[in-house]
Amino acid sequence: MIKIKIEKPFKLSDTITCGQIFRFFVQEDGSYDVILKDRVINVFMEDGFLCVSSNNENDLENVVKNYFDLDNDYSVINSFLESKDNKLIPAIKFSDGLMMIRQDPFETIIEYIISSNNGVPQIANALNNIATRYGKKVNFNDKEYYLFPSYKDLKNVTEEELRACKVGFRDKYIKRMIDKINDNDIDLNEFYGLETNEALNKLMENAGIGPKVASCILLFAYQKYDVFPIDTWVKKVMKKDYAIEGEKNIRNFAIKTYGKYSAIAIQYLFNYGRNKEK
DNA sequence: CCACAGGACGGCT
DNA sequence: AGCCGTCCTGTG
Repeated sequence: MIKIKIEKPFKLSDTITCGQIFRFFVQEDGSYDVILKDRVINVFMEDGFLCVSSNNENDLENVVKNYFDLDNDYSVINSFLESKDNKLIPAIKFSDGLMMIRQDPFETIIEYIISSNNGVPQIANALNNIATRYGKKVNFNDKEYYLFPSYKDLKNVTEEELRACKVGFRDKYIKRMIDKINDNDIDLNEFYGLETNEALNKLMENAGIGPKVASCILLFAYQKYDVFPIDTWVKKVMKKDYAIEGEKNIRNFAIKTYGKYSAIAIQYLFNYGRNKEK
């Protein structure tokens, strides 16, 4: 096990459970097993330290720091957002320490294609089905986990087999995406360098990827914070607290108000709305 | 058994 | 360009 001294605000629990990732498992002692691209980690906070163990301890501190975005200074982002919208301040204060997890691009694309018109438990179920059938098995603390398969691992998977994993009508979207990546019609690394609107448009050329899904992919896999993923929950909040309706109006408001950190504002609002009663 | 929740698509104005 | 029925699965 390694211990990482946490110097800045960091809410481990909220960061893991706020809806960014689907493949984590709460343990009886309250710690979390989280499945990363190439390993399984167990994490918990104790006396200001992030305590991490893994089946693969190679370069573990750097891997975990990168995954939870621990070297990013969110106080800069928070100050920026505070200066733009007074109404957001309670949500910012409440969510201080919520980090944007840096996820693997391929897994994120498949995750969020599956997320469309779907609920969180179903998404997790489908992802775990895919991993169990096509991913590499990892034994960790007397448990068996499966890493999420790469696009090469999934090269020969059929739509029928995907549907059997409970992805529903999204089977063909996923299959086409896997094929395009394997055929080099899509370069997953290209999106890091594209300007956000170009990247959104390029992602949305693919069947099954609309504005919400493309925004989530760019946020969670490519760290583009000037996106604004609008789901039904966001629509409700915007109507209730800001008297704004319609996706176009919401997007215009967000970009004008929150600018380059629009996506972080949404995450804070969502986390606040979901957890403040607890 | 039915109603509903959750984004993208495609066919219709 | 905007509206709306449809796609699949799980839950109440």
